[in-house]
Amino acid sequence: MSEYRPGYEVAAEQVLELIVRLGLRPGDRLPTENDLARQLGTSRTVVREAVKILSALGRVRAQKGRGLYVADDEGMLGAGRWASFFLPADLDHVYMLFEFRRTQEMETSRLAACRATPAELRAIEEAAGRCRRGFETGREDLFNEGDDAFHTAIATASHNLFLRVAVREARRLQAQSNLIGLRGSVGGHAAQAVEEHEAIYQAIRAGDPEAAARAAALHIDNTLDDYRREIQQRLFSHPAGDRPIVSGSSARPTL
Amino acid sequence: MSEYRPGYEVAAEQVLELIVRLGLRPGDRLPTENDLARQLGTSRTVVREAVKILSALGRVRAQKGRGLYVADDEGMLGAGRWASFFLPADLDHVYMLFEFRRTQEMETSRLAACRATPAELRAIEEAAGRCRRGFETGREDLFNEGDDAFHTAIATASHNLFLRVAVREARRLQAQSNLIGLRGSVGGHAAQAVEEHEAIYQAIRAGDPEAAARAAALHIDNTLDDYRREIQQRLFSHPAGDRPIVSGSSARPTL
DNA sequence: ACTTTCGCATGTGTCGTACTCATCGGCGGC
DNA sequence: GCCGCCGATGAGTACGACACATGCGAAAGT
Repeated sequence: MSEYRPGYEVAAEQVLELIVRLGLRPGDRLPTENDLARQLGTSRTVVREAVKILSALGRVRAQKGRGLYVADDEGMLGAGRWASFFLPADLDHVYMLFEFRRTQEMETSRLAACRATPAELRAIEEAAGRCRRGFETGREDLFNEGDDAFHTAIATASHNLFLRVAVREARRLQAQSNLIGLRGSVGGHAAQAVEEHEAIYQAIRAGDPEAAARAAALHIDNTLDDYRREIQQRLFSHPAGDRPIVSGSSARPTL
Repeated sequence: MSEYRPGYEVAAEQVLELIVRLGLRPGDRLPTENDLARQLGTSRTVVREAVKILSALGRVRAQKGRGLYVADDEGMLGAGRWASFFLPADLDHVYMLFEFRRTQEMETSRLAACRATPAELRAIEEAAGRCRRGFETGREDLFNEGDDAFHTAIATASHNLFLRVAVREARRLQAQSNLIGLRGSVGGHAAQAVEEHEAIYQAIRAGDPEAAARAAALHIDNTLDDYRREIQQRLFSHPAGDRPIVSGSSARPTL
């Protein structure tokens, strides 16, 4: 039996213990790799592999030429590690992703309506304005940037780190799937999206959680409809058999 | 500026790409470290550090004397083991985490009520039973294992990959904070928890989404209350100034 | 003929060393 | 007083060697 345990694994634990024992706070610098190796009675190789693990987990940040640092909150949401890699192999994945976004954005909107500070409200409004300007001037990049900033600002105003990460990751994944071939947003739905943003913003400003959640849900649902239409077109324009991304597996109770 | 990017980081991505390109499935073996080094045109050192990152992310599993394998979903359990040292820098983090779990588990319960197959229902019931047995026999490990299996089974029955990941991550983080000092669950709330599990299960079985969501929310809320009580005790038993984990920063609109 | 054991091949884990290169701070020249 | 060079620090990369876990097949023992 023996249950072998690699050294870099115990080293990783020891480094974390060390952080606690030294009372290091996020942003603080920890000993150099060589020092750690000496203190832990092991080689630099092992220390380095331990550090890689800790950095992957978002506990430690390494900077070439500077040193090792205890990761701050933002480091925790960096490196997108839920999502680390994912390509929608199946149309179901796209639906799941929308469903996920719907859940997260409903909740962030709800919370934002309760908790947004004046400054955060202004940030949301400002982002919505940028998005609208992007649409009116036909500048797609500005529209997308504003759209992203809008939802991010709401997530920030929810004052929940984890929800913010969830929203960010979901949007990142969706952007990724956009690149695969599904493009939406600036199509026919764009004008509508601008109005929906306004509705969400007003509900949050008014401090009405449920209205904000409803408005957010509607926004996501309409965006999904947009995608659906585009997928229909795709399926239609493709001769059967040469099918695109879709592998269509289990028919499921809809979304 | 230049935005320097370490080689082990790109190597990690390349390995993931390779897994996709080769169509490797969980449990499959991937090339040896030396082969990878040759294929990626780099050194074994870099490959090893990349592999450590991927193993920390739960995508790859390394076994001494055997080789590297694509992680099966349970490979994640290994990650939780040595991540056991994690301290929520702030009490707010704990609250946020509960709030996050509440959102995710409400939604998974809601969806499970709509979508659970008979087999999944049985899995949920079975896990709940194990948890109850763990409580009745006073075996804490069995209780925790059953509790985890219960929530995981519901997440699976929601048929949404992303929500499942969210639930898993949230529970993992919470487990980590438990080890620091905040211990809950098997305390006074355990008996209640068993009943709440039953209520959730019944609502899902009955196919009543909103009842399931309400039951799940209640469960989380009660668990949080349990934590609150324990934290109170902690604060009380510690002389002021020698403060424990809590660094208490911004008072915020409650949860 | 069956089982046990031994040894070898494979492949990850660990160590040491030498070097590249980004970063920072100080010293000297303009 | 400002700019730029320059050396020190410390992470990133590479290579080579060996330790040690694992699996498998062949040889030895019953």
